[in-house]
Amino acid sequence: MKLRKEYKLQICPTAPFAFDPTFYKPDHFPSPDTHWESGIKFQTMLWKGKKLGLVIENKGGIEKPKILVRVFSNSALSSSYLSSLKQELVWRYNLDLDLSEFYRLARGDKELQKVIEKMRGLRPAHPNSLYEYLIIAVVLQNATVKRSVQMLKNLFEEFGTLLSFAGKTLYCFWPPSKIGKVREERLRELKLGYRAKNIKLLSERLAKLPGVEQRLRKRSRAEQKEFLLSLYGIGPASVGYIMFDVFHRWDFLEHISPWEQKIYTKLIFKKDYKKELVPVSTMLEEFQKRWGKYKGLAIHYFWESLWWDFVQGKAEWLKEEIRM
DNA sequence: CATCAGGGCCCTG
DNA sequence: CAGGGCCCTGAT
Repeated sequence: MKLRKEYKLQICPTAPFAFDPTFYKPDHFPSPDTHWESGIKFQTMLWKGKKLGLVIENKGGIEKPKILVRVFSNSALSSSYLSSLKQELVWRYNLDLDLSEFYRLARGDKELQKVIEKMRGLRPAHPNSLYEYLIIAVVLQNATVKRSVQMLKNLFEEFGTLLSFAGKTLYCFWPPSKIGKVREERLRELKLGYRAKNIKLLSERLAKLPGVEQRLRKRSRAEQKEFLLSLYGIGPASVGYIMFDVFHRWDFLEHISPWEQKIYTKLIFKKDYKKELVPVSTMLEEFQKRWGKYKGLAIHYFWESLWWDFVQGKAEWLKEEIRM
């Protein structure tokens, strides 16, 4: 589907703002609904039932941030629709985040301070909706990255829509209702294995709860967590990612999986993870003590810094731990 | 060829 | 609360 209508939005994020590390997370596996180049991000978005193509461009600097969003659609978009879209982008990419308190507290922590200097203006961000993130979380479970990429690709080819805009062609996510109606066997043909059941049940449940993401944003941390855990196929590991990325709980860090434990042993505790692993309980206590309500955010800074090193060839040791 | 574990989660005992 | 089973794939 070629998107011919074009609209423009301008957004001025809070300063300091770093475009590339906010719009490109090298640790998120490649997904055929987004494409990044330095200073420019292409993505699709299913927003209020309309399939959009977005081109997000950096038009400012770290201290004077400015973003231009070109919105492509095949139907006319009202100004109220566009302003709701703008609000949603500000939310998903945390463009109004005030980092000053976090940076101030970090002054007492040399290691964190170093990372912040390098990644200044970085903010957590995730392009997808809650439902879309749940799908991603399920294909991540108990699989290597390569297999996760394959499963998501199969889902897009079966249920997504190809959108062409601004010289790019990317898949757009489907609404939950589209899979809610499908038989589990059809999903199994997409090599999802036992995850087929989870994806079907998640889609059915979310299809029955329109607007649930917006409502949950206003709920407490405990209520959000409880809802997520009530979803079939969503457990502590997935909840950890979603509480941080989707609900922006910068303090949330309750679960560390074995591969993450290895990496933190080296990255934060400066120990050889092949000789000894720092216990998860020790890690959680230490993070709480050092960074308190910003512990998730602090880890995000360390983590993204490491991954940017990795994509620039400066952290080769990571390669054998991530099994791309 | 067979076997096994992988960026979990559910269910059972 | 520990442990088995689950789909599929690639590594050994």
